[in-house]
Amino acid sequence: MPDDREEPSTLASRVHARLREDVISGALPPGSKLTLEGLRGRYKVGMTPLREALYRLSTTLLVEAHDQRGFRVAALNLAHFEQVVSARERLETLMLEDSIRAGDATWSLRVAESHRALDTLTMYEGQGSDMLNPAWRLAHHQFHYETLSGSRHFIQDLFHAILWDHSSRYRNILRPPPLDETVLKSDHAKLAEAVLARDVEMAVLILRRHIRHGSASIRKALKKENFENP
Amino acid sequence: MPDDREEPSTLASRVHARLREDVISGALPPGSKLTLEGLRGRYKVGMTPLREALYRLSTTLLVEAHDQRGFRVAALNLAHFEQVVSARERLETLMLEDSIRAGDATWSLRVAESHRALDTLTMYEGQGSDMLNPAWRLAHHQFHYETLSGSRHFIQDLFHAILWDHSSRYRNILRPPPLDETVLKSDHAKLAEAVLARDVEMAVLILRRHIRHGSASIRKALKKENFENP
DNA sequence: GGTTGCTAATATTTCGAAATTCGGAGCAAT
DNA sequence: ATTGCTCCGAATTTCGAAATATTAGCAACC
Repeated sequence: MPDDREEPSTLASRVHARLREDVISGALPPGSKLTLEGLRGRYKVGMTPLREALYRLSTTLLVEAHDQRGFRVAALNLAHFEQVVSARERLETLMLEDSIRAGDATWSLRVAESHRALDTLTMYEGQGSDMLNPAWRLAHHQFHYETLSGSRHFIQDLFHAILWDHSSRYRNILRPPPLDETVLKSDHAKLAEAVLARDVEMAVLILRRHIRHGSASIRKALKKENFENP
Repeated sequence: MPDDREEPSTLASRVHARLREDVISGALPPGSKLTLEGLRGRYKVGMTPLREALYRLSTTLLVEAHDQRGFRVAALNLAHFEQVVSARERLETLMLEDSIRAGDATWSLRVAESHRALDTLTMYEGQGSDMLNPAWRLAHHQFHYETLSGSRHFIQDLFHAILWDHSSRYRNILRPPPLDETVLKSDHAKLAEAVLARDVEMAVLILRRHIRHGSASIRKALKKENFENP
C-alpha cells in the first residue's frame, strides 16, 4: 500500500496560505503596513501563527520584515518587475526544455488535463468585472506548472514558485487588467499542443513569446500608472 | 546626513542566524530531528523565536517543516547535490557576466578587498584539523558574492544565497574535506585577476572550471560515503 | 524655524502554560 | 503473525499577557 500520509495542517500553515493569497491578489495593497493587531482581527488568530506565517513570506520577499518595527507588504515597481520577468523567461524556457525531454506518459496526462481545466474557466469574475477569477488564477498556475514539471528538480521548482508569485502580483493589481483573454487562450492551446507533441523548439518559442507579450502589456500599464520610481 | 538607521535585532533573528550556521556547518547533522525542547536548551530562548527561525529556514529548504510533527534538518544526497551544482553553474556564470559588465569602480574595490581578505586566511582551523575555518568560509562566500554583485538583481541575489547555503553543506560535512587548499587559492587569484581586468570570457571560464572541479571532488566523496540513495 | 528631549501611546517581541496532537506500547481479536 | 484498538507519555501548537522597543506629540531650547 502506498504511504499516502497527507499533511495535516496547523493554524500557522492555513494563515500562511491565506496571507500569501491576499498579498498576491492585491487584497493587501503593495507597500502597506501589516500590523499584528490588524491581521489578528482579519484572520481571527493569535500572534504566534501570524508571526510564523509572516516570516515565511518574508524569506521569499513577498513581505518585508523589519526587526522591531514589524512587517510590510513588498512594494511593486518597474525595476523589480523587469528583474522578475527576465528571470522567469530564462528559468521557464530552460525548465520546459528539460521537462519535455524527461516527461513520461502520466506527465502528458497531467498537462492535458490541466489545460482542459484551464480552458473551461473564464478569466474574470463576472460580466463586466475587473477582478481576475481566483479559480482561473489557480488553474493558470497549475497548467504552467505542469508543463514544467516533467523533470523533477526541487530547486528549480522552488525558484519557479517564487517567481510566479512575484509575477502574478502585477497581473492582479493593474486595473483595467492588461491581459487579453482571447490571446491568452490561444497561447495556452498552442503551448499545450506543442508540449504534448514533444516539440521542444516550438514549445520554447511559444512560451517565450507568451511571457514577452504578457510582460509588454504589463510594462506599458506600469509606466502609465507611474510605477517607475520606487 | 545619511539615513543610516542600522537594523536592530531580535532574538528571533539572532537565533535564525545561529541555526542557519549550525545547519550549514553540519553541527546539526543532516536529517536529524529538531525538537523544540532540545533547541530551547541549546540556544536558551523561548518557543516563539525558535519557531519563527525554523519556519524561515524551512522556506529555503534547509529545514523541513512537517505540520504537527515538528522540524528536521534537510537530508543530503547525491541527486540533491547534482541539482544544486547545475543550478549554481548556470546562475553564477550568468551573474558574473552581468556583474563584470555593470560593475563600477567601488565594486572593483570590493572585489579586490574581499579577495585580499580571503587570501590571508587559511582553510582549516588548526594544524591537522579536519574542520573548515568558519572565518575562511565567511570570507570565501563574501569573495564569491562580491564578484557577482556588480549588477544588483534582488531576485538573483536571493537565489544565489539559497544555492550557496545548500552547496556549502556538502563542503562542510565530508571528512576528510574534499578540497585542495592550493588549487582553491590559485583559482581564486585567477578569478579575481580576470574579474578586475574585466575579461568576461576568461572570468566565466575560470568560474565554471572552479565549480566543476570542486563539485567533482565532492561527488567522488559522496559516492564513496554512499550518499547515493535518499 | 528647526532641533532636542521628554512622556504618553502604540506596536512588536518574548515568555511559559494550556490545549491539542502524535506515536508507540500493550493487549485483544482475527 | 497481522490488524485494530485504547491509553499514555511526549512533543507540538496556540494563546494572551508581560516585557521591550518604537513612534508621535508636545514643550523647551538654541
